[in-house]
Amino acid sequence: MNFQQLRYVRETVRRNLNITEAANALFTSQPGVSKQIKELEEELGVEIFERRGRRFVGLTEPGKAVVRIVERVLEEAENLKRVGRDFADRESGNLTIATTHTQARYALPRVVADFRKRYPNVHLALQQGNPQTVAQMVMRGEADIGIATESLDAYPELLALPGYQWTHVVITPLDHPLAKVARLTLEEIAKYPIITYSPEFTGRSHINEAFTARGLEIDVVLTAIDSDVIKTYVELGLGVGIIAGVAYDAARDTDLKALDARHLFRGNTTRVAIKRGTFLRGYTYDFIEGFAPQLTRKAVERALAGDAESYEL
Amino acid sequence: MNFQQLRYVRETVRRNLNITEAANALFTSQPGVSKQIKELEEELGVEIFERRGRRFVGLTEPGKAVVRIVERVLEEAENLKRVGRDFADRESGNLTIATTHTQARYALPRVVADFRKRYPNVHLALQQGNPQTVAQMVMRGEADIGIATESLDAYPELLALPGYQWTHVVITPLDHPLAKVARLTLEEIAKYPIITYSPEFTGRSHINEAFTARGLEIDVVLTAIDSDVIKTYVELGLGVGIIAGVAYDAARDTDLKALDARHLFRGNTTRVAIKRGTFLRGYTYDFIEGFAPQLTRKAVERALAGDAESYEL
DNA sequence: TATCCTTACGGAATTCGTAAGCATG
DNA sequence: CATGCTTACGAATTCCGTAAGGATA
Repeated sequence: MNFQQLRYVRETVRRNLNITEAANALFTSQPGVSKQIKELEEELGVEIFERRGRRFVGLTEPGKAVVRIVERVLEEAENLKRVGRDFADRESGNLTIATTHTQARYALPRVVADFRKRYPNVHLALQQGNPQTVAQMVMRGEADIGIATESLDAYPELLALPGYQWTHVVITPLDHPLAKVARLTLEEIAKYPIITYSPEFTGRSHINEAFTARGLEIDVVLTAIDSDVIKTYVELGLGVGIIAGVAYDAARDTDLKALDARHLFRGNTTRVAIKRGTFLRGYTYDFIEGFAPQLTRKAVERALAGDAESYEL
Repeated sequence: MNFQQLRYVRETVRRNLNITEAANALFTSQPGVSKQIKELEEELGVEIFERRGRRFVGLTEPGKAVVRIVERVLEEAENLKRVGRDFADRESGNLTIATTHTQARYALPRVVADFRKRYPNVHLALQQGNPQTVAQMVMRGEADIGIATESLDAYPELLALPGYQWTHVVITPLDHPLAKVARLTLEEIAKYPIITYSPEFTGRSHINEAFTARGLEIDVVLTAIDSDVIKTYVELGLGVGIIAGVAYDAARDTDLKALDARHLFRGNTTRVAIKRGTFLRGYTYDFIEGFAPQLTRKAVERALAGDAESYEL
């Protein structure tokens, strides 16, 4: 058994059981992959792939178990290399952050700027997506950390640490009747067409909850994944907007008024997700702490160790 | 990077950083080990071992991280082989159970007998030890499962599932004054010398708790790890015994009287421990279920998946 | 001086790519 | 007949053991 064999198996599974594609992806010859897989099967004493004639059509029962473990072995092997890179050169490498629009646009710029100053030789990549995509990118190892408000804590493979709390604000054009109400209520808001986030995004669930809990029907005329789009349409008078508080900037959004809605909607927690069992590079801890000061290296490590072993030699 | 290198590193650590011993243990040449370790260090770009001249004197900082991950990789690799063996031949193999005297003597015989009938070709091994040893044997992979009443749930690396509940009984010679008391109390018991388990064993902690909670001093004249020893000395009139209910057998212990003490001491839970992340062979699940019927394969797998991934292909 | 790691070197084993073969849709 | 896995074989690489060298306690 060797790592090459395991890599071949993993890649073949990822490429829909097509050995030829796997071989191409790994820049090697197809017969080599075929042979190595066969040898692994012989060594383990089980067939991993179900064959119809000479074609792979699925995984056998033991194959499923094997593949699951193979993934883990290769992950740990990847961790080993990361340890090496981390200690060999703490100042350079890659850091990929999967996040949503709102975070990338409003919460992260300051953090990223500080990080760049501290680690000019780390190549930063921001990957945008909806919260589910963010979670998947982290789980697949395509991103080192994920930052989003929804759904990150729904996966046992991920550790989702609370980063910061925020509430929604209601935004209106300057002369809107809602802007003159003494104390904002859900009933008042429900009278107007509403523009807000797409269902899977940025605390949208808490918005719906609040209205339905009061038995109020709302008329959502437009949804976007993007606070800027929402603001644009509110400025045009299409309705009142409900967006994340962080996304309103009094200095720049001079055509809009923001109404405090803290008492109307449940607070939201934006979380940082990392994949359990992954070795994090030193600068990754620093990035996380830059984003949420209470998430120090110690704190993150303690959370990670929650279910892992923590022995010293 | 290959498995051989990782094995060499692990063995060297286990043999107190002595490459020569590691080479002997793995039936290979010492220069081979030396070279492979060096090559791994080069590939990872860090020194794993701290050297004074040509001698290994410790692990470097990165070395500690590396060793921890190496252990995990090799464990998973071992799991892969187990999968193979399990599917290739579900009826034979090894099963090592680490447990305490009381369990081995009173709770397990029936389970073991049934198991032997069902799996005549599985080689069973019972390893006896105190609860801490039991836990360690499971953690080190020297035993597949551990069964004990104390301390198994103190290790995050282990999953400790509740097997069965039991309470203590007080045993006395037939003509002992305590045997005539209408309703047994702690105060009554405390009047006599007591013979019971060693501190680290079989629910002993609950015994002490009960007396000290009442402010009672007890005179423990003799402790043993072994219910049979305790019974012997009680028969000799050295004192009253406090043992696990399961350890009293009315049919055989005709010289002793057992007094219900359910209302005096906290109940105890005997647990089955398995190491997280280990692949369990089919018959291991069957053994566990034989021991505690509620711990079906499904139930155990669900508990194991509690923090691991559980995806299907 | 005994222990223990490193270096050097040659033979053995493994890996890998090319070319050809064969089964499926 | 195009796609895709297997078999065969030779070249290149890697692995591993023996022998010798050097450093520490």
